[in-house]
Amino acid sequence: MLTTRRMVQALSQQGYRVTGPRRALVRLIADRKVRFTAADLEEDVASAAPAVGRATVFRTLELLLSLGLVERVHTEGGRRDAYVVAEGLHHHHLVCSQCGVVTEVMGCMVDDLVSSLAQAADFQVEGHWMEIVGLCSRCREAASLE
Amino acid sequence: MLTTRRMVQALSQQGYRVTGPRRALVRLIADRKVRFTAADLEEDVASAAPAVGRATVFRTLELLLSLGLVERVHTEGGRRDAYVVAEGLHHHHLVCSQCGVVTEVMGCMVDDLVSSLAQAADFQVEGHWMEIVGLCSRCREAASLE
DNA sequence: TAGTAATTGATACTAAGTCTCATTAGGTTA
DNA sequence: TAACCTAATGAGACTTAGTATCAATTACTA
Repeated sequence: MLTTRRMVQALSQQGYRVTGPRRALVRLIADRKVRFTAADLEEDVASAAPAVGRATVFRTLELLLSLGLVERVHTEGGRRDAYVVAEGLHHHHLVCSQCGVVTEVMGCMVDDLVSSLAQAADFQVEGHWMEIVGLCSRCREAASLE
Repeated sequence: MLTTRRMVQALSQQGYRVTGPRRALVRLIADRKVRFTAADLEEDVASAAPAVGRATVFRTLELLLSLGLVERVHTEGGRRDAYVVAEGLHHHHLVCSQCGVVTEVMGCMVDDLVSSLAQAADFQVEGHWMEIVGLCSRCREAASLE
């Protein structure tokens, strides 16, 4: 549970209290390799830590987001918000439309592109979003066997 | 109103009826240079075409989205719940965080990058989007004068 | 170990969007 | 041009996702 520890440490280092509910939530979130929604998390909480209230689920998600420990992704037409555990600093995602698995992409090339596009349009970049949706190799194989 | 006509034509060519409410909505949407939310549109409808129901606003937005006549973009909070009129085929956006103005970027370089990233991860691309958020030159100037 | 301020759960509430269904009206055909 | 058929509509109930409030609790500090 490397990620759990990392997240708990980050909380404490930033001056946030490491409480029971936060521990429970971090444990449920950490090491997810697949995108998850707030609703997914609520469901897990209901069985694994039923004493934790709904509001706390949202509050904690918001907190982890603000600390950069999780990131939002947008899939399936953009309707629903999902989250993924953020591994490194800034990065981009390949999200499988079938199984939801998230693959990280190192940002360097993307960042270069972003700054050159912005420069051309005389734009001062504050941030950028990029997401690629498709089929991962496993789902592709599985589909071809049917 | 070039855009209005283009949108109405697209509806009709795809076999959708060109109704009063759809005309009214297209008129309110077309030629917006700034991103808008469903709520913005609802507000405009309330004053410009009060007979048009709320459900129709959402239905029409969904339809235009599916025809590729509008596209989703992000708002500040990180939710992807705003829209812009789609000018060309596929493209990417620079969105000003201050005034909401949207600048289009031709896709070629982005597309190349996407396919090379996907290839590296053995991913079969179904779609992608990219969005850059920042300050446009006008807002930057305005800010520096304060 | 006590003090205190952050955090919490419960719950009421709001915002955003969807669903249902009886009615209306666009486009087509005669 | 009228009549027909079915897509599209408005009203409003409903669902879902997230927020606000507030008294009670609890993690950290000294």
